[in-house]
Amino acid sequence: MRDLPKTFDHNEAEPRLYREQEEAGLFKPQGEGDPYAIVIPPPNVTGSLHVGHALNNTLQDILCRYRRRQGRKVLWQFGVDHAGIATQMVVERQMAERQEPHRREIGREAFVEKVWEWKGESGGMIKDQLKRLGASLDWSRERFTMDEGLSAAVRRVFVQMYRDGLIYRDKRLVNWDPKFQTAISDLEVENQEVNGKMWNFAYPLADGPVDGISEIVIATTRPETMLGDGAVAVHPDDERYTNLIGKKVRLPIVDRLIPIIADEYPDPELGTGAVKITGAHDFNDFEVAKRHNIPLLMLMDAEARMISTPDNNVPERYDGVDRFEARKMVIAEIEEQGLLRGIEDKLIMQPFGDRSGVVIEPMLTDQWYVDAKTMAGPAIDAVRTGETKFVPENWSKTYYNWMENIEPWCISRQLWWGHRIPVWYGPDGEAFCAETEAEAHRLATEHYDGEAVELTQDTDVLDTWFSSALWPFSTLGWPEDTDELKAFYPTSVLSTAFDIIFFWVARMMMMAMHFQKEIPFETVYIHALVRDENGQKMSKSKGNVVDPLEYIDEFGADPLRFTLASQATQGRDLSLSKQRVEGYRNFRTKLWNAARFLQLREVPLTDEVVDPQTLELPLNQWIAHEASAMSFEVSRALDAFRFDEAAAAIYQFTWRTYCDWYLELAKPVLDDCDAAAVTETKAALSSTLRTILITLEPFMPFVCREVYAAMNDGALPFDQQSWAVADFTAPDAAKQIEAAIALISEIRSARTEVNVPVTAKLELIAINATDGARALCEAQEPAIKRLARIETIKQTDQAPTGSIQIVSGGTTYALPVVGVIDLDAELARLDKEIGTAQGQLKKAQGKLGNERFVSKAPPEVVAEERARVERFSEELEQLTVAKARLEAL
RNA sequence: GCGCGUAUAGCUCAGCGGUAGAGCACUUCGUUGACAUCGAAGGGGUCCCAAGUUCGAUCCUUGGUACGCGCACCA
Repeated sequence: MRDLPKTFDHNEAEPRLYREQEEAGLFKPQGEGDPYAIVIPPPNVTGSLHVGHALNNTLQDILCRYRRRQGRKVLWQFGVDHAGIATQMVVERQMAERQEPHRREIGREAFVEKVWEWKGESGGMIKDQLKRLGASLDWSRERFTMDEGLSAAVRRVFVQMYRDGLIYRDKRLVNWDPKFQTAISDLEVENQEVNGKMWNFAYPLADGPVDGISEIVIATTRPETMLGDGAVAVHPDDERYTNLIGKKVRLPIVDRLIPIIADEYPDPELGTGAVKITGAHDFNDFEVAKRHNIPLLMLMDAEARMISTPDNNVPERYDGVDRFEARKMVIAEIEEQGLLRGIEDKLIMQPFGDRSGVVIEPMLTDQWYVDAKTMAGPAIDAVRTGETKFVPENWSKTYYNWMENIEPWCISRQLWWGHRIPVWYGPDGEAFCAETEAEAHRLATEHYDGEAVELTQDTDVLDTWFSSALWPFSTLGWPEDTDELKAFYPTSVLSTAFDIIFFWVARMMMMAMHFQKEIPFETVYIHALVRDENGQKMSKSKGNVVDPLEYIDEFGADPLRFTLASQATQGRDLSLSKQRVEGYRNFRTKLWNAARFLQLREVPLTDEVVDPQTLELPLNQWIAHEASAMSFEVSRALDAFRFDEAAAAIYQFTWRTYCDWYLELAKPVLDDCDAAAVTETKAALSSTLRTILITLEPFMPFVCREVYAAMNDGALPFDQQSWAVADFTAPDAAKQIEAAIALISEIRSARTEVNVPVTAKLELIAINATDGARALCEAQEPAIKRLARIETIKQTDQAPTGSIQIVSGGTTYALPVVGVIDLDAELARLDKEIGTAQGQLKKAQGKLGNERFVSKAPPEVVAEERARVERFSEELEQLTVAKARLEAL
C-alpha cells in the first residue's frame, strides 16, 4: 500500500495511467472469451475532438471496459476516414495561404502526394485527443480508408457491384457544387430558406394573339435559367390556357421558339399556373422535359458561369458571366423589352453544399450511381426482423422512412483525393471495370479481339461514404478471410449520432447485407446531440462551442466522461454545463478521500475474499447487500444502454450509501468494538471499495486505477479483477440499518428544527419500545450515539417532561432537552409532523372509503393502503400525545 | 405536406397507473481526525392546458398550446 497524496493530480496521473494501460497491451483483444467488437465511427483525418466525439467515444469506451471486465474478448477497432472533400479543401486552403500554386497547376499526382504528406504530418491529432479522453482503442490495428487493404476492399466491392448491375453510369441531373466543381449526393445538400424574389416574365405568343391573348406570363425565382427554356408548361385542366396548348412562344433575349405544352406538373394554384421548363437546370423540369422530349440546354460550365454555345443559343455577351450576374442582366433586358410583369419578395428554399456553402446547381452530367433501391431491400428486412436493433428503437422509423424512399446514390466525385474509380475506357469509350489495370487490359484485349489498345482510367474518385460503408468488415481484413473477420463479425454495437444514420448506418447495412449476407452490427446505439448549457446547439457562429479538451485540462477526463455518461439518457439531447462537470470532479474527490480514510485506518485492498454469507454484523451484511444490488443495477443499465441510470446508481451508492452512511457507521465499530468485529468491518470496507472501483472504472478509469494501484496489497492486478459480484441479499440486516439511518436522520432533523446546539449531547429514551426498536437501539447503540450525538440510550414506559418527541418505526422516542428546548419551535415541529401524518392518513382513508376502490383495485394495493392507515393513525396518535404533554408544561 | 420528439423544482434533467426524484443553485448551521472539491438540516413543484378511459391519471387515449428536429415541396 502506497500513501495517496492529499489530492488527485489529474494532469500528472492521467497521461501516465493511459501509457501504462497501453503499454500493458490492455487495449488489444485479450483472452478466449466471447468476442465483442465495436468499430469506431472513423473520425475525419482533418478532425479534432469535439464534444460529439467526446460523448460517443466515452460511451463506446464504457461499453468496452465493461465487457472486458466481464471476460469478453473485446476489439475496439480504430481508424480514420480520408474525408474526400473536407481534406482536399483543407489542403487547398493551406496551399493558398502559403501562396503556393493551385492544384491544377501542379497536377493531380503532385497534389495527391501533397495530401498524403499533410496526412502524415497533421492527420494524427485526434488520436492524441482520444487518448487524453481515455479511449481504450486498439491502436495497433489502426486503419485508414485509403490504406492498401481498404482500397482493395473498395475495388472488390465496386467491381462486384458493377458486374451485378448495382453500379452503373448514367446521365441525369445531379447536385453540382460549383465551388468544388464536383457532383455531390442528395445528402450533402442542405436546403435553407432564404429571402429571395419571384419575377414574372411575359413570353409573347409567336403567331400573334389567340382569343385576344398575346402573351403567357411565367413566374421564376431563377431568371437566368430562362435562357435555356425548352417549353412552357400548363396544366391540361387549366382553362385559362387551354387554347394556348400547342402554340409557340418567342423566348425573349435568345429569340427562340418554344412550345406551350400540357403536363400534370404545373399547379394552377401556384404562380401564374404557367411554368417555364428548363430541363438541364431543374429537377422537376428535367422530368417534364423527358416526358415531352424537350431539348435539354446546358447553360453553365463547371464553375456555374454562363456559356454560349451553338447548341444553347445563349447570346455571346453572357459567355463567361457568373450565374448571379447573368440573373441581373436577364432581368434588366426583360424589363427593357417591357416584358417584366412583376416582382415579389418571397422566402425560397435554396440548396447549399454542406461543405462549400455555395448554392448548388442542378447540372446534367455523366456520373456513377449505386442502385440503392435494390440494395435497400435486405437492409430494411434486417432491421424489420430485429436482427439489427436500433436503440432507442424509434430511430428505426427514421431509417425505414429514408430507405423506403431511397434514390440512386451518386458515388462519383470530380475530386482528386479519394479512391479512383476502377474503370478504364477504350478509345471508343468502352468501359472496362476491374480491380487492377492489368485486368482491365486483359478485358480490353478480349473485347477488341486481341488488339492491344490504350486505356485511360476514369478520372473521378468515389464518395467518401462509399469506403466508410465497408468499415465493419473492411477493417477486419475483408476481402481476405481473416481470423478477425471470423471472430468479430458481425460486430456487437455501432454507436453514432442520428445525423449520420443516412450517410453511414444505412449504407453500411446495405453493403454488409450484400457482401457478407449478414448484418454488420447487432445494435445501433444512437446517442443524443450535445448542446451547450442553455440547450442551444453549439456552433462556431454562436461562439458557444465547448472544447472538451478544456474540461479535460481543468478537471480531468474522468469528470467529463462521467458528466457525459450521466446525461446520456434516451430520447433527449443533453446540455453540457461546466457546473455539472465540477460536480463530478467533486465526486471523484469524494472517492479519493474515502480511499484515504481507508488508508488512515490501515485497510488495504486485498483478495481475502469475503463471503458475504459469513458476515456477522448487520452493518456489513447491509453494505454487501447494497453493493450487490448496485452492481446488478449497473449491469442491467449498461446492457440496456442506459448510461445515465448506470452512472446514477454508482454515484448514489458511492457517495450516499458508502461514504455518507457506511463509513460513518463503521467508525464506531472500528473504534470501539472487539477485534473480530473490526477485522470483519475492515474486510467489508475493503471489498466494497473494490466493488466501487471495479464498477466505476468504465466511467472514471483514471482515478479508479490510481486508487487501486496505491491501495493494492497483494490483490490481483486491477485488470484481472472480474466484474462479477456475489448475488447477495440480507433483508433483515438491511431493514435494521435502514431503521437506524431513519432514526438518526429524524433525531438530527428534530435537533436542528428545535435549535438544539450542535455540541449538546442528549439522552435518547425509547418509550414502550417495540421489539424491533429495542433490538435496533441495542445493536446500533454506538452508531446512534455517535451520529446523532446521543449520550445514553434508555428504555422506559413513560415520556419524561420537557423533551422533544419523535416517532420512528412505530416507536416514540424522547430527547430530554430541559433548559435548551425551544418550546415554540418544538410545538411548530410537532404540528408539522402531525399535519403530514394527517394528510397521509386522510388520503389513505379516502381511498379505502371508496367502495369501488376496495372492490376493484388489486388486493395488494388495498392491503397496502390499510397498512398505511394503521401506520399513520398510530403515528398521529403518538404525535398528538407528545404535543399534549408539551402543552401541559 | 409527411415523419419524429419535447413540455416535471430557479436551472439541467430522471421517473412512475397508487407517497413526485437527482445534480446544480438557494437558506440556516458547522474548523468532532477521509473529505470545505466537505458535512448536517431545510425551503422550493396545478408534473403545459382540456376532455376521455380507469376504483385511481403526472403517467394511457384524443384534442389543443408552445418549442425542437428530420425529410419532401414550393415555377
